[in-house]
Amino acid sequence: MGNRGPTLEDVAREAGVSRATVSRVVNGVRNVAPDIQRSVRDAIARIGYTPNQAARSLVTRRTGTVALVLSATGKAFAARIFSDPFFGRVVDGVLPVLRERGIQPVLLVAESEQARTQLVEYLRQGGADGALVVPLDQDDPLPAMLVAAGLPTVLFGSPRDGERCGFVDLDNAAGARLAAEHLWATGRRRPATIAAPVTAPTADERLDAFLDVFAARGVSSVPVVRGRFTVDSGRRAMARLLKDHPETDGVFAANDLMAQGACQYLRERGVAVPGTVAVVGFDDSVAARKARPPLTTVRQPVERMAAAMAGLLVEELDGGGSWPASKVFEPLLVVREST
Amino acid sequence: MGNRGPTLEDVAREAGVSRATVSRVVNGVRNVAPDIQRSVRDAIARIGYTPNQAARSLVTRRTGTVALVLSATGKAFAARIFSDPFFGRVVDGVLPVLRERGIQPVLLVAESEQARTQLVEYLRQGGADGALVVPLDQDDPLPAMLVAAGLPTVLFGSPRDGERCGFVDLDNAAGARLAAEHLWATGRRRPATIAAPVTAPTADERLDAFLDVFAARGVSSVPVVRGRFTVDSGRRAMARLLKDHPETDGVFAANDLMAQGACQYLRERGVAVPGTVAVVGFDDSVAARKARPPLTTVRQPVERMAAAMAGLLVEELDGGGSWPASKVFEPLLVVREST
DNA sequence: ATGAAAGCGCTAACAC
DNA sequence: GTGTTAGCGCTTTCAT
Repeated sequence: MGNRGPTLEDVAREAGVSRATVSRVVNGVRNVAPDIQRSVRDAIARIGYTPNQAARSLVTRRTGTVALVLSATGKAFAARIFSDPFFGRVVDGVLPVLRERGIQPVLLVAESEQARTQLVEYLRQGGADGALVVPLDQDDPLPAMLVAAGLPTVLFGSPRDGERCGFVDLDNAAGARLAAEHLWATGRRRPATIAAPVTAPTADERLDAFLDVFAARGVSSVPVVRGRFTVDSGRRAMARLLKDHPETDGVFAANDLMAQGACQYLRERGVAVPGTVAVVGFDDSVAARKARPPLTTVRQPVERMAAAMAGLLVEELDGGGSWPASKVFEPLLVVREST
Repeated sequence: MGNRGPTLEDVAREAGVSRATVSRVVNGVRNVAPDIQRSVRDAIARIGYTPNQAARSLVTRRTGTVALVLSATGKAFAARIFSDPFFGRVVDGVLPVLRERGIQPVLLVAESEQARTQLVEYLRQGGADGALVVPLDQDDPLPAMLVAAGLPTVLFGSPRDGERCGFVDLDNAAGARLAAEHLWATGRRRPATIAAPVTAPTADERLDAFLDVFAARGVSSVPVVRGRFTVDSGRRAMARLLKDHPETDGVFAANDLMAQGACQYLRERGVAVPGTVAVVGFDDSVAARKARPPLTTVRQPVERMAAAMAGLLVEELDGGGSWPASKVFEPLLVVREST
């Protein structure tokens, strides 16, 4: 748009100094006499000057912006993201870290192949200084694309082999073990699990670790039903489980939403929770506390992980230490009333 | 970062033409001989050229970007947004319209006073060509700030007097009337309503219209409890209502989430829905269909409204017709099993 | 401590 | 059709 605002030049003329001096004041560089600083600031206020970011980026090769990218391959994409508290927690964790440093956070969504290409192009062209990526699918090509484009990138979840980018992750196997051992310790011998979709980044880790614990104790056949991380899919999974394996006495769900759905279904069918069937969730999101009964769950410190993710990227952008950097968090079992 | 990639100049040299010609090819301008076009494209591919957006914006005064802004004043901001299907629907509606035109959609969240200022500054400096704003609070200062900054802006919901910007809106009063008349027509004479937070943009419209319908039919005292647009607040509101006004036989909630909460609570207390109490929601989000029982609700075509919002902005950016433009949508009653 | 001047990479007149 | 050239608004040496 012909948004022809006042320029540095205008300010300089108004204040009776050179462009360079105005630039120094605007960028808070020292070596400017206090009185000149004042008169420049006055001039800026008077004529309502705002620096032009494009001109600035052109020379600094910086945008002062970081992208938080949500990427998935399914459909009704946004509707999916905007009904899972998980992503809100990520955003809540990232924002303060970026704000504090005066970095503008922009959320980008990559809901299709086309969108992904467009997005990488946008970022390559200087849309942001770096990217924080939350991949919803294990085989998401976006991280690799970003790395190939030379963009500093940090992932939520471990990168696949060869992807040279930073990441934060949870020890998912340890989390699943926590759940399994708790069920065992509270006497459950007929466990079942509502697993993540096969495509989810964390799916195998959580499932395998859960099965291992029981296998090691002689329980080798554990029913597995896949859910889709939604309350509804949790209900349906539980229905299947109850029908095919009525002897089940403990259920581990790969997230709280599905655990909540399982509880709902059980209670509606008159099955006592935790009396007859114990339920363990994963994440410790708000859903866990609001569920009936409040869920025993494996806590994933999503906000802290997200903050760390942003921290790693910022460090890298500041030309910090070793790269790629990463950080793995430990889960914690939170026992409430569903077990 | 020192992302010193190849420039137009490099491509020009490689292809043995001038910068201008390369520019023409890149921007799809006619008047370039086919064979030259080919050799330029080859050169681009060969050396992996990407146009520098900053340099481009500097001269065109365009970014090829539109911001979708979610603005609110509360806390646990993102957690709130990312658990209400409403915002996902807005995003789903906006994305295709923008993508189709090659415009990069960026989501911006304004969760605090500081964030709002930072955001306006960012946009003024050329962060995006225009803004689509979804205000969560009636007295949100952001729209006015954006307009004042001279940024083409379209709102979801009507602007307050004097805000010179485009908007889309639903005829909220008509929606509430639909609900009220339906309750009346199905014999409910002791209605109550779970209203939106006083701060919500749509709060008064929906509430007043609902009360008016019953007042006109001689029912002048209708209990009102405020919710917060969440399932949980719906439960709590229903609890209050049931305690203070056990004679209630019909409830109108200002969104589906609260209606869902109301249903949950009623059924847990052994109150039949719709047998004893009828419940009407608002929005017709996924929550309405998934609720038990499936909700009768007032349909708000959020995706279509969002698409229209994007359309209005794009038109304005293309230097289209009259400005500010706007579009108001009509609600529709969807009768399911809760009434 | 301040100013002059050289670009950053691109588009858009304007010539040819 | 294609090339030449003049900026877009800013930062950043380099002088002074």
